[in-house]
Amino acid sequence: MPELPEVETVVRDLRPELVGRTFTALNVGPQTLRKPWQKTDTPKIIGSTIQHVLRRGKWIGITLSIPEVLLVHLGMTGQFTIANANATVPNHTHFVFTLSDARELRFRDVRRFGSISLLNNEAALHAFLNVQLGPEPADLILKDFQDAIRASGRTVKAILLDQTVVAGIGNIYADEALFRAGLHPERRGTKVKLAECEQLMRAIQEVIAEAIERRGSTIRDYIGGSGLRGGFQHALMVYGRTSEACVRCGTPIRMVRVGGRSSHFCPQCQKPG
DNA sequence: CTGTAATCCTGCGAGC
DNA sequence: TGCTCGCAGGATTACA
Repeated sequence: MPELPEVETVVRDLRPELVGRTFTALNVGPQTLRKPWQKTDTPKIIGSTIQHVLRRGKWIGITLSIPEVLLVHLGMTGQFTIANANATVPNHTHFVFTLSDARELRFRDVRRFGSISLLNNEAALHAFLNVQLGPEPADLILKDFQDAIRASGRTVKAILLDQTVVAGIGNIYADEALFRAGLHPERRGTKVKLAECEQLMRAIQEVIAEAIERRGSTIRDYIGGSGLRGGFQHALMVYGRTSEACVRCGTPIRMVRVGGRSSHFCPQCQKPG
């Protein structure tokens, strides 16, 4: 999926186009997403005006002039874009929201791992997000992060993918952060030193910030809210670079499966410890 | 507490 | 050209 930097890019693209606009119509396709959309929700949102577009982790929240709130997840292949109403609607488009300026907000998702649902109110949104998610990378507190890592016997790779430890990291940025911190993906949390936790936290914060600056990584399907691709894929140092030379030492990058996910690392720069 | 595998889906590239 | 296989940015669940 789009991970934090990609979702942030979508939100930044959509926000100025959506805030203040009103939904004048909504068409929902027949195929279900991860969370089924209730038909009774459609008339609720028609006529409502968009107030805020926010991101938490990989989730998008859209608050409206009614109590209900839209909650969106892009899954693996979700695309959430603004388009002119006369532009061709691509296949796998499951939601088309018509806006008061005669443009459309479209949700396209080939693999249908994403979701759009309506929550009763903003309190329910924040309750949901706070249960599902740990802190944003930028808000990490070193002591808490160290405690979370070192209390777990899981691999650091699995810990980084755990959204309750830190929100928004996925497979790409987990691998990139571990490379920057010099940590082997299969290192156990209990075996990570305090100073290494600090390096890892900084690595996460840096790689996420840099990726946001470059509008995220377009590896396959990802596009921003304006339809533009990302550029950070060119700055990736290990992800998708199996067998290529490590940018730091020249050793071929290796790929192993950790916790069912492919993990890319430099066997020279990232020691198991 | 762990890890592993399966599940939800479609599409694409590699290899034969 | 066409087939099968494996793999893909996520998250959840069942089971060992």
